[in-house]
Amino acid sequence: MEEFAAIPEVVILRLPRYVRVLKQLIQEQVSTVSSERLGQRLNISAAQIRKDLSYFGRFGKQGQGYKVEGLLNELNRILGLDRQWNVCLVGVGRLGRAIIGYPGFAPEGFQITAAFDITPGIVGQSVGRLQVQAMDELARTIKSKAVRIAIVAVPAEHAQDVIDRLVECGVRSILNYAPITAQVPSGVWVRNIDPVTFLQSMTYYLREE
Amino acid sequence: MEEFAAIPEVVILRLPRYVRVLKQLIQEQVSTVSSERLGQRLNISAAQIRKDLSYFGRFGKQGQGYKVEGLLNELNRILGLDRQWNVCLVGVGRLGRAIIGYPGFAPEGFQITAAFDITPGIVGQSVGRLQVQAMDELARTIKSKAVRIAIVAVPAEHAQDVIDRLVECGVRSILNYAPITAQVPSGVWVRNIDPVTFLQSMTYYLREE
DNA sequence: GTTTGTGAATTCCTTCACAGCT
DNA sequence: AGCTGTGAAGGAATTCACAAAC
Repeated sequence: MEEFAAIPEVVILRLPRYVRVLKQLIQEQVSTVSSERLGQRLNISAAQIRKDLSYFGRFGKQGQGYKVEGLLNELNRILGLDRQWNVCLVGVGRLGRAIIGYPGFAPEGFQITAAFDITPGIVGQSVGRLQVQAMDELARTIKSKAVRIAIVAVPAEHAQDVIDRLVECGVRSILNYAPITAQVPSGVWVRNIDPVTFLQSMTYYLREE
Repeated sequence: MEEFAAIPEVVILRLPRYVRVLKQLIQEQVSTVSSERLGQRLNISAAQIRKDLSYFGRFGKQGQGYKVEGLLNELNRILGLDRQWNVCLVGVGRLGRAIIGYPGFAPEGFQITAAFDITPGIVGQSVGRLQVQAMDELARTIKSKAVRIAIVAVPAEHAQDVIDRLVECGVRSILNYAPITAQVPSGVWVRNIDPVTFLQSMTYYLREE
């Protein structure tokens, strides 16, 4: 266990995938798993998985592998998934509504607790169990609900401004659906969800057929 | 220009981002750009951009940089974006409907031309300008519309089966919204869109606060 | 003076391979 | 015998740095 070296971001990005498979294995009543079998499910080499886990501790037993539930608990703890996270959403257009309606966040501990929009016609509307708030309530709500994570679903031209405001209000992690590369200060993390660039990169391999 | 070495996938994944910024620059009436300025917009080093582009040719001029429009055309050609792509969607639930309604695909040349579902109550419905088709029409439609790209928006438990069928029907690129690691034969590309794992990786950095 | 294109150097990531534990 | 954890090796990606072109 290397306590002091920074852990590569690629490693952190893989951990949630381990979490997901471990949950599947629990469903399947599997109580023990080897790095080999875990890797097969994820198309990741066994050595890679062992190396990744070794950044955080020694969770396996030679000759047996890993206890599924034990490893899951460790990973949940490491990733900070052993608690609830309040998330706010900015942008309640078509996409924002789909995000509010998406049932996949809550079971993983991410509760969308506030939604904001700039459009007068949208502010005040009820969407799901949320009432859309005006942007000038951003700071107060983020503080009162201890929000550290935001989802941005506004048009590209407003995304950087919105992100600036979120960062000012203390948000540290942003899931950005707008097709821009946001500029944020260090200490703030942004992940982009961008189906179009994914499609655009895959066409490279289809080019000549 | 290295004609024979395989081009790293990370490079291919960056090219669409260059395309996006170049389009922005055209909007802003900028006709010439240096790797330095391009990099600032994308948080990518100038050297990286030059190296990436050098895999494909020599598009710049020393002392001046790159012609925005010229470089954009080259990248569009390289990525196969100088044409229309027919895309099919499988899974017309809440998420699938949001995807059909998403206005970002068509302007980039991706036309959703067919939608499929397994649920009797959904098959036959009109969604947007599409009529939802039954799964047994998959093969015929994919052939007749020359579909090479599919979007999968079915529940996790059906995703692998759906992907298997798509691959059988000749689909080579899959944008997968289901939270699974799909197993596909070589020659088929899958990209996953997974907001939850993104959130789960960001909480690592928020853990102790 | 400015900026590209690119080998060389460096850094980062993955895989190897095996000692050591079960 | 089976599998982990990990240094060492190998491979990949990024950055450096500069000659050449404008």
